[in-house]
Amino acid sequence: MEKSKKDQIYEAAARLFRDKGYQATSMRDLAKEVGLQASSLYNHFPSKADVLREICMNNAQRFLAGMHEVEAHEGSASEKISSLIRLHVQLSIEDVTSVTAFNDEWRHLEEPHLSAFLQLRKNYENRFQAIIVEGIAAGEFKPVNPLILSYTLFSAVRWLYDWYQPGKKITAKMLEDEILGILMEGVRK
Amino acid sequence: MEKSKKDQIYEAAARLFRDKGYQATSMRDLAKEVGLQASSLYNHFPSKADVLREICMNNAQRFLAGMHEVEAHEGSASEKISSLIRLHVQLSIEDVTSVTAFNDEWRHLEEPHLSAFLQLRKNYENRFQAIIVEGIAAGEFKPVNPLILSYTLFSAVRWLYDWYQPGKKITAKMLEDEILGILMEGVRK
DNA sequence: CCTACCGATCGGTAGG
DNA sequence: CCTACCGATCGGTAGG
Repeated sequence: MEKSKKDQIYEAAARLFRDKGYQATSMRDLAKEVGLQASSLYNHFPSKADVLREICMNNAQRFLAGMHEVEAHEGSASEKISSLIRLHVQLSIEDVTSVTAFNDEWRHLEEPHLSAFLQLRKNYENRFQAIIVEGIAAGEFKPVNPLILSYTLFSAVRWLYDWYQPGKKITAKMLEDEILGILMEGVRK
Repeated sequence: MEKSKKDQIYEAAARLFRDKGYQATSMRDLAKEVGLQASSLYNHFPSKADVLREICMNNAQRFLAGMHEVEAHEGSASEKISSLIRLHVQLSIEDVTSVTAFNDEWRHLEEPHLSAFLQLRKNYENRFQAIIVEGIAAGEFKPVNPLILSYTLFSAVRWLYDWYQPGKKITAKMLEDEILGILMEGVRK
């Protein structure tokens, strides 16, 4: 099954947005990447803003789907948080679109899409923080500030997207385990 | 002592670059911010690229100066790493230019300045990682991968710049202590 | 420091 | 899906 031209554009856009940023990526850059003229892109997407919007909204849904799955499983709060950190690591190194959406380029969304995106994101954060609160109440976690902890965990994996080289010596599994160890157990011996 | 017009431009640029990104900030935006015409900016900076370059280079030097101070003090590796994490937190919440430089906008530097910046950054990272190696050898830290740990620590504070509201209930000191606790001792009770 | 203006490039459209 | 083209905006310059 071939990838549709629309999918090719979508993926090339995510790559360019990650590497150069949304504003620095022109429709002519994007067209060249997929072997079209700039004007032909408009047969697949109504506007440049729409390409970004699709990437951001799809990925907000992906994170929320991951959250839904974690919530559905029985497990302690620390098992749930561990699964979510693994989710963030995996998406960061496997899927370039997730990074575009979650990190920086969502800033360039226009209203009303910006508000819609932020609402999905807020929902994800709230559910993440609820698990932290649950873990503290159960005596699994130290009594940290749930807001600070959640943002620290989200950011802690933000360097992966421009550092991790797939197929290198470090496997995704090793990376997940190492990062999980640092965040859950700390650095001090 | 008044701030010079050049300093005003420099600071307004850092704020705009952080909020909208380098590419999305026009010289006309920047001019309006400081009450000038766009063409008048060129009496203070030779180009838009030069404004970014000054911000990035100054801040690379600031991080290296912080590193130098930490290295000069006697202390265990974990004291040094703690001081450096505090440095990152402080710069993130106190100085908008540091964020522009360290996080994302340095990507828009042009050669040969991009290479020069990356070299300073690499030097900082190497010295940071050397302290981690020293801490592991001394039995202070768990035997983690120094590269992974260093990047995890750098990123862990990257959310602060668009979240922290000075004068809010949470003081800078509380924030530093909380983040240090999470990273050094871990979350699990 | 301003007015006036430049060539280049942008996102996007018309028409086929 | 292409050619041809649009108005707007960009970084930057000339001249005073």
